[in-house]
Amino acid sequence: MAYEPTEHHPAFEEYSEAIYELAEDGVPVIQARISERLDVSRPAVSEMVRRMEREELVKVHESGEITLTSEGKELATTIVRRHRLAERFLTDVLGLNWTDAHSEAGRWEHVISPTVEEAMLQALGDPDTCPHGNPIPGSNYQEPQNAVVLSMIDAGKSFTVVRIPEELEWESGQLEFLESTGLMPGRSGVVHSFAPDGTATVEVDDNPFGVGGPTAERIVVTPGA
Amino acid sequence: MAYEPTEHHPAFEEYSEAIYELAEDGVPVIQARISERLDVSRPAVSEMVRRMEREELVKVHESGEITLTSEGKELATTIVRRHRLAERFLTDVLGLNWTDAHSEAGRWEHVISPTVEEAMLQALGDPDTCPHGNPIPGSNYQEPQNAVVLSMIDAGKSFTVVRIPEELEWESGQLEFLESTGLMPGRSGVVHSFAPDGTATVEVDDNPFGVGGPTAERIVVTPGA
DNA sequence: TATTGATATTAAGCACTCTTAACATTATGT
DNA sequence: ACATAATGTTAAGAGTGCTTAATATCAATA
Repeated sequence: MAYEPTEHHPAFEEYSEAIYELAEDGVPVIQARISERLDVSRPAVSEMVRRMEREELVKVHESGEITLTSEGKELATTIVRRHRLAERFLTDVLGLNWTDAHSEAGRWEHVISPTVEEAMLQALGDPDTCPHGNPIPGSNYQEPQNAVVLSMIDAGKSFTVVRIPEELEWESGQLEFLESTGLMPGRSGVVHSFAPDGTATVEVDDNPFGVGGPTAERIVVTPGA
Repeated sequence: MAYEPTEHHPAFEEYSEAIYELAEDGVPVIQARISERLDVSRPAVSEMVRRMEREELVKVHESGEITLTSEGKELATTIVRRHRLAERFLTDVLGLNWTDAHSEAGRWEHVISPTVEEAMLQALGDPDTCPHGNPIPGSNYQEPQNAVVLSMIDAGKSFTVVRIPEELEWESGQLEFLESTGLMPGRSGVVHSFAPDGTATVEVDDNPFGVGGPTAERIVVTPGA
């Protein structure tokens, strides 16, 4: 065997990844959030967290807050890196759409070897982000200084999409919607207005459409076209 | 989810594949062979075969011979197709060597979706075989009429490699050896001699080397350069 | 203050896949 | 025909990761 099958269980990989991405999204990392993100029961999370603590992948603080140890962080960044690299590869090389690429990458992340990772990086020319704009750990990506969320853009002003946080990728139909409207990293649009409930009406490619409040509060953009 | 996670357990996939390939290699398909090929205990195979029979994936004959049902065959060909397609992709597109491609494909075969399969076929231009020359199920591959095993070639005569059966890919170091000597599908060589124990001395690319008897009895070639 | 809501844990159990040890059966060869 | 080898099965058990039901804890709020 050229590739030593991971010494960490697939479940450990999933949980580490979830913890990493919750933190990345600014969500408090507690068991209840992991339970929701992974769609498993709370007792299952409770048990896994205990095991991961025993294996020194995570540390549970008195507050209940969960953080990755250095070993856990290494595992997490490896999985996240493979996930985002795979997404990039699947869209750019194989022509998959966002939705298919996302779910496929969710499985690929667990089977990609260092050799393949290297080959993909090479083939893609060391990309900085996944197709949704999220940084590939290990790349030299720098978030623009003036990045804000879409809901912070004043009505009438233009914006340029920076990234769609992982949290949104999880919502069923969301990626399909965003891709179809063209609300993608690098693309620009204009905010027309905000409804009282926070819903934004934006225009991209001469196409106006509504973006729900919670969604608008998460999409990262820079002001200006 | 665009891709319905397989309704068959990974173990069923592994076992179906093993059964398919044993038959392809002309090895009698009995539990003991599966046990060896998958490197699991015989009781484990006994239990899995019982379960696969219950699920109507295989039929166990009075003789102990195991055959795939039509449903089992469909599962097996799907996995084998994905495995060989992945190998082709990994060598041709990502530049992996035979050994790495083989072990990587052993994991990829379980996570590739129909969408990606389609995209890979497209990218590769509907290949007929894996890098080792074995047919990709569903392609219109036809084994040459005059195909024989290497050990059937008379000393002094030339030959052209057709394929390296799956059975050999399993032997540790074998793929590395074959690739390094250039004993690959499409390449030609000359048989110098046979030792009493069946070991063949062949020459490929002006490089003479020995090929063990059992190996020579499995490599499929056609006579002539 | 008493209730509600969110959170975590314990307990019991299940599905899957594997192991070793022991035994039973079948084939083969001399 | 009998010993040996090969093959298959039973039994007991383990690890992983999940479930539901019930319980415990704690904070916020009516």
